[in-house]
Amino acid sequence: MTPSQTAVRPDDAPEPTYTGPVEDYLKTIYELERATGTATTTDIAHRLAIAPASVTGMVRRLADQRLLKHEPYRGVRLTQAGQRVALRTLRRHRVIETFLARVLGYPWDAVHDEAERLEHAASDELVDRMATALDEPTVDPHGAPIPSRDGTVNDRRYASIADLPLGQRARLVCVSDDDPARLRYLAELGLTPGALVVVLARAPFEGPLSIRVGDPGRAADHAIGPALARALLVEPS
Amino acid sequence: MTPSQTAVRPDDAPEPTYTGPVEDYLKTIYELERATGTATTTDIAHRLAIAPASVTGMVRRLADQRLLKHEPYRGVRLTQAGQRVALRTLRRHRVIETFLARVLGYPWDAVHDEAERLEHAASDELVDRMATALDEPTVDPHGAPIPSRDGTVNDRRYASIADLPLGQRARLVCVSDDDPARLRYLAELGLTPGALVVVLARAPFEGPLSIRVGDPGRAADHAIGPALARALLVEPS
DNA sequence: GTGGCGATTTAGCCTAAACTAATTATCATC
DNA sequence: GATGATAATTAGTTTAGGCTAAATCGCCAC
Repeated sequence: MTPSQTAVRPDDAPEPTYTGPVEDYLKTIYELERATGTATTTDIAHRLAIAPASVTGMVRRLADQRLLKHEPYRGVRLTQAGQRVALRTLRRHRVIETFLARVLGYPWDAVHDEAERLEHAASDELVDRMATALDEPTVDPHGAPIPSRDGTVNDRRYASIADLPLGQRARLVCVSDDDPARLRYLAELGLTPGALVVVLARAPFEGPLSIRVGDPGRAADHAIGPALARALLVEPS
Repeated sequence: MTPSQTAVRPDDAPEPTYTGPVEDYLKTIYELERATGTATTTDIAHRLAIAPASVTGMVRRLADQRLLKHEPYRGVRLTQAGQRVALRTLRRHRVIETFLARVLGYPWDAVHDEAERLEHAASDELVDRMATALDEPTVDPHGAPIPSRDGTVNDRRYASIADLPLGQRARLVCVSDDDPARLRYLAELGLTPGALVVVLARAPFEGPLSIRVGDPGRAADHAIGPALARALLVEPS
């Protein structure tokens, strides 16, 4: 296990199964916690398109099951057990996405929704077989890291293209996967994981970025808005 | 459409989605109806491992949605709409089973349980992509016919090996898929769809059958009980 | 025809997970 | 330190789909 990994597997009890909603909550909380430190009721509600009051109710049930700690009016923190379930769900989701894209020819903007439903029905056995068939992939079609069978994940943090110094060459690592239309747009621009990008110019006051996409010789220039820019993670190269 | 097919597709409205339990009821009722003419409360309850009273409740809801007709104390009959949903679910189940076995190397005794969960989460799009990847299979790993995209199915009826005249050569067409242990046992005996079988002798009073399995030269003789025999469908050849 | 028994339905209850409306806590600002 | 604005929680309701216990139906045997 390299330093940039998080281990989440203390004991190995038979690991109960959880309902779809429970897995969705834990997955979402995990992602929010990773992005912003703690997950708040409203954030969770917003992500899951659910009323805040419903979130409070579910959070209480999850706390009863020791999957998270809840400090009323403050926020929520996954326990080890909760993280374990979240990572397992995330692994399922991302392995399934990768399988749909690579084996069944799904376009990358369609894999998310299908995986969102399948992840709650697929057994670990199935997901592991898919992973084997794919030669143990480490990232999904959007570049997000796939947790391993034993619950470790590459949690390295990348800068967004919005923060990249002018002229710095970088590789696109990861794009957010939740909006099909945005994904189609990104594909049109050649902005898929692995693409070479350079920021040519940045307009002041949260204006658009002018960027060059693609390997030398076949590069194209585009302007992208700041919101989109923040959703593109890069690694300088 | 050949004479031995049943069409079930009058109009083409957007076809709502149904919950897992609803699909399971309709699928089960379809199979019971096909096997015995009508489906009774207790039969349904037994197949789904649910209390009879719960079945009555669900049957009322399904009748409200015009998916079936219920004659109280008598039994239940699917409507066209109900059959359509049942056949779509059956198609999903069987395509998924076939995919798991052929693409992911699942043993044939394990595909049923996995498909049972996935069939409620998979979209028609996914199932159709699987079917395409498999070159439009017409039977699942147990030999059961796969309904086509447009809702037609080969509903030809086969005799069971229990009814085969002594000495009559036949091909095994279909085995029941619900008991993994039985499936493992059948595989050991070479009793998989397509196998050549002959009944050598039949003990009286519902006794065991003596059968020969396999192509000439590599055939083996076995004795099978009458209950098992009734679960093996054959086509004389 | 009447009894009885198994099959079926009714009645009433439970849980998970959602909702709305009303209440309460936190925090930034004055 | 008081005051709103915003966020969060409580209270009460809803729906789907289960359950048990009790009542009722259908039918076969006498």
